[in-house]
Amino acid sequence: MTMGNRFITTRSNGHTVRKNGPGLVIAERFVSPYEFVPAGKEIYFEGERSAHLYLMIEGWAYQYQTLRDGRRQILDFSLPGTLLGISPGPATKMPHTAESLTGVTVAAIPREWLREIFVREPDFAMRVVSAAGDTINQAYDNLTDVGRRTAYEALARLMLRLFTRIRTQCPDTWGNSVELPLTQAHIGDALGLTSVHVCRTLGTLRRDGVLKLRDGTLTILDFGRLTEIAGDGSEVVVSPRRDKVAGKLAEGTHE
Amino acid sequence: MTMGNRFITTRSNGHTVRKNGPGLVIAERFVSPYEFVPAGKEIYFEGERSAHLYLMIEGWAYQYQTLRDGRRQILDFSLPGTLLGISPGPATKMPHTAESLTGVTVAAIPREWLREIFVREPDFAMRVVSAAGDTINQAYDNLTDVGRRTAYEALARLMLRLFTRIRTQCPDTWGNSVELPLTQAHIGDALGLTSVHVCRTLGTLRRDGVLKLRDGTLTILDFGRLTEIAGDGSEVVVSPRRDKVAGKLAEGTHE
DNA sequence: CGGCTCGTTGATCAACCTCAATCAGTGTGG
DNA sequence: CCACACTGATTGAGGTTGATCAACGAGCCG
Repeated sequence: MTMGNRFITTRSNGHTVRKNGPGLVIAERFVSPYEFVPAGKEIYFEGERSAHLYLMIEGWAYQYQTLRDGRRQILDFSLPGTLLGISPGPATKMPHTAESLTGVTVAAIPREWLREIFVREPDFAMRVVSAAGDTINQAYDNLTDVGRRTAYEALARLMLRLFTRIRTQCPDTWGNSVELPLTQAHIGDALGLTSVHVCRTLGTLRRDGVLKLRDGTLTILDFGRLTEIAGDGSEVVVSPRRDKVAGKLAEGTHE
Repeated sequence: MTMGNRFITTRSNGHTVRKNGPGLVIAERFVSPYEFVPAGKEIYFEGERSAHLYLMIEGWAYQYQTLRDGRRQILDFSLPGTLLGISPGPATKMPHTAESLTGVTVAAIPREWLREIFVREPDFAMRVVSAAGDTINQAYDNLTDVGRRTAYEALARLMLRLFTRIRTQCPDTWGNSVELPLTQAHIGDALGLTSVHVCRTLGTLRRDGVLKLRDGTLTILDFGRLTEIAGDGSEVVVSPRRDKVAGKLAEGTHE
C-alpha cells in the first residue's frame, strides 16, 4: 500500500471505503466500491435501517441476535459469496446484527439501486432470490440442528457443514484440515449450547476419533463416521451453486 | 358451485386446479391458476425438485424437516400472503416438506416463468425479495426462540407472534381470541419440545393468567404480561408490510 | 508482572425428556 | 345403539442432557 491512499477513506466505524478503487460490477452502470471491515466490527446493527446489502468478497462474518439479559443466538456464518442484509423492505429495521469475524471485504450495494438494477439486469434479481433461498435453507438447517438434534449430533453437523462450505468457497484449501476462526463460545451460541458443553462434546468427538479442533484448525479424522453421526448425508445442505453466486455476482475488477 | 365443474381438475395428489377459473394476475401475460389443497396434504416434498413457487391465498400451511428416526422440526407456519418454496435454484432439491394444516388455496407460479416475469415486472422481483426477507427474519426469530429461550418464553412468544400474524393477515378477526389449528405436537415440533412439555407449560401460562389455548382457540388474557414474558416487544417480528405483499401480489380476480 | 481471553475440568443442579396411565372426543362398523 | 379404535390432552414418576458455578492453566499483551 504505497500510493493508493488518496483513494481510501476510513470511516468512523472503522470501515475503509475505496472510493475509486476496484469494486463490484453489477451492470454497466452500477459499480459498488469494496469496503474493508476489520475483525470484530459490526457491518450493520440490530435496530438499524441498513441502507445497503453486502456481498461478502473475502473473510468471515456472522449474524446474531441478543436478548436483554445477554443471551446470544448466532443465526448464520457468512463466507465469501454470501449476500448479507436481505430484508422485507428498505425501511425495515434489521432484526439482527452482522459482525466480522476476521478482516472482511464486502461490496456494499445500496438498497435504492435494487429496483433499477433489477430493471437493467433481471439475472441479478434471479441471483438475489437464489442467494435468499440459500440463506433460508441454511437457517432451516440450523433450526433443525438446534431444535431436534443432540449436542453431539449438532456439533458434528456444524463442523461438517462449515468444512464443506469452506471447501467450496475457498479454493485455496486442501487436505482434511481447514482454518476455523471461531471460539467455543461462538459455536455454543450458534447451537444453543454453553461453551462449557461445547468443550466437553468436542472432547468426546476427538476421543471418538471423529474430528479435532485446536488452535483455530478443524481436522476431520474420520469422514465416514462424521457423516454418519451428522445424519443422512442428503440432509446436509451442500449449497451446490453457492460458487455460482460468488463467481458471477462478484465479478469485481481485481486490481 | 353449480356449473363451474368443467374448469376443475382434481390431480392424483388431491390438489384441485381451476384451469380457466380465476387466479393470480402477476403481469399482463402471466396468470397462474388457483390450486386447492385439502387439509393434511403435502404441497411439496423434501427431496423433490419443486417446479413451482406457491403464494398462499387462503388457509394455513407449515414446513418441516424430519430425521430418520422420526424426530421432526417445524420450520415455519405459513399464512395467506406468504410465498412458499423460495430456493437457491430450479434444479435444487427442496430440503423440507410443505404441508397444509387446513384446506389451503395457493397460486402456483412456475419457476420457469420467474426470469421472464422479472423482465416484465421488476416490482414483482422486489416483492419476491421482500417475501424472502420476511421468511429469513421469521426463521431467525424461531432460531433464537429455540436456541436461547426457555420453554415458557418461547411458547409465549410463539403464541404472541401467531396471534399478531393472524390479526394482520386475516382482517375478519377481532377481540382477543383467534382460531389456531395446531395440536400441541405441532407447537412442540416448532419449538424443539415434546408435546408433553408443551402441555405443562401451556398450563403454567394459563394458571399465570397470560393466555389460554383450548379446542383450537387461542385467547390472550393479559397482553401486557405476555409481551413482557416474550421479551422486548421490539424483538417481535410484527412483519409490518406482509399485507402489502398479500395485497399487491395477490390481486387475483375474485369471481 | 498483572490482567485479559480462551479452553479445560469437576461438582452440582434444573429444565426438559421418557415412559406410562388415564380421559375426553370422535368416528366406525356391527 | 354400543363396542372399539384412534387421536389429542393431561398428569405422575423418574431419568438424562446440558446448564451453572467455580477453579485453574495456557497464551498473549501492555
